[in-house]
Amino acid sequence: MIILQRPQTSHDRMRIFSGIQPTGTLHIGNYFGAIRNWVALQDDYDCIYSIVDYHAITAPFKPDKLRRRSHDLALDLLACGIDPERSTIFIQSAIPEHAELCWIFSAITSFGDLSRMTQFKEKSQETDFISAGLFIYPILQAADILLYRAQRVPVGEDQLQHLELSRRIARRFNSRFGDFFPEIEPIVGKGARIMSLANPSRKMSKSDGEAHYIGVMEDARSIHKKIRSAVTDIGPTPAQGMSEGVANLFQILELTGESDLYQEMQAEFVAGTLRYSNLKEIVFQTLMEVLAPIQKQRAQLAAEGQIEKILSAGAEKARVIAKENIRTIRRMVGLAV
RNA sequence: AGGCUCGUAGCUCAACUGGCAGAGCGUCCGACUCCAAAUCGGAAGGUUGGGGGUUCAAGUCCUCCCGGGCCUGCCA
Repeated sequence: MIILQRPQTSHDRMRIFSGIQPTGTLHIGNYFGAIRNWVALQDDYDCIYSIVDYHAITAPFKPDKLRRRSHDLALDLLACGIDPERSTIFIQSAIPEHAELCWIFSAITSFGDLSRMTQFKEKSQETDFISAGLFIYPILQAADILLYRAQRVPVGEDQLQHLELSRRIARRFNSRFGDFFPEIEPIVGKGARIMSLANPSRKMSKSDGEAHYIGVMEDARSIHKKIRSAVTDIGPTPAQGMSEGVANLFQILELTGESDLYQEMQAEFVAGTLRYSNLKEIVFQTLMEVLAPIQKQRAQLAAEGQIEKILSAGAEKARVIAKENIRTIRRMVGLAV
């Protein structure tokens, strides 16, 4: 029987795990697509959020940059509203149990399953050095989630296949060694996919280049310039619908929550009187209203210099759970205890 | 462990028997445009993976090192 009641204490709240790689800076696609959801989920779930540096090293990287980016990203996340009092936030490699559970899971995951992962097939074509870690990556993801026995995982569409593998791994473990892991369910975001400004047929991504994305912490002048040079079209053509680029600008406007402005602009588009230069200016203004407070908060957090402390406190909370679970897992599997 | 092969601009690649390091795409600036895109005009961009050597002259030849790919062998 399911009791339809908001869980009151952290004890009976469902647990969420989600991770983000410390590669480059946060862009507004990350923010509206994932991080803003993370922030909202804190109200109803026991959230564990991790900066997944073990994942980041599966692609070419530089050691000094990696550590700095992990810390920078932590500041970004806190600035966006992740609350270390309510949630657990830490750097993945502070808890080596992630790697250990990954290894254990690798023993019950088939080569064939991994070979079928479309993300591996795509990513392995982009780089000349294909690390074994890149191939094993989905197993580490399963370990991340299941190490904390999380029941819910906020993910994008593109991660559903990996999540399905996590479920298979959990089931296989449970049937071979005894019930331990819960069934994982995805929480799929509202599909707020922001497209590239310079090429609106592609998803916004850092790897396409500077002109393609807007950084959450980027300065206003630079953002203004990028929005102004966003691809549009020859002019409003209500009959034929909206071009991808213009739709993308509207998408951003909608995500900022300024629904009045959004309606107004939509009406102008339908009437065929919309000036894109005007739309761009409004998108810029409203977007900055969202970003400016985050940027301000970020500056303040950086000045306070407490990030190390916050991260180690987060790691401590995570460690308690991880250690306890890994002990049980070791016992179940027959490893040294 | 051995054999073969590759490494040139941010990316994809070119450069003859050794003879001034180049193109396309991307980037930046300008024109055009309500703003952009496309197009046109202009510009920047390099320790040719690294060290040593041969030569009047090395991206090119020799040598060692680093890295990638393919093949064979050995151990577990």
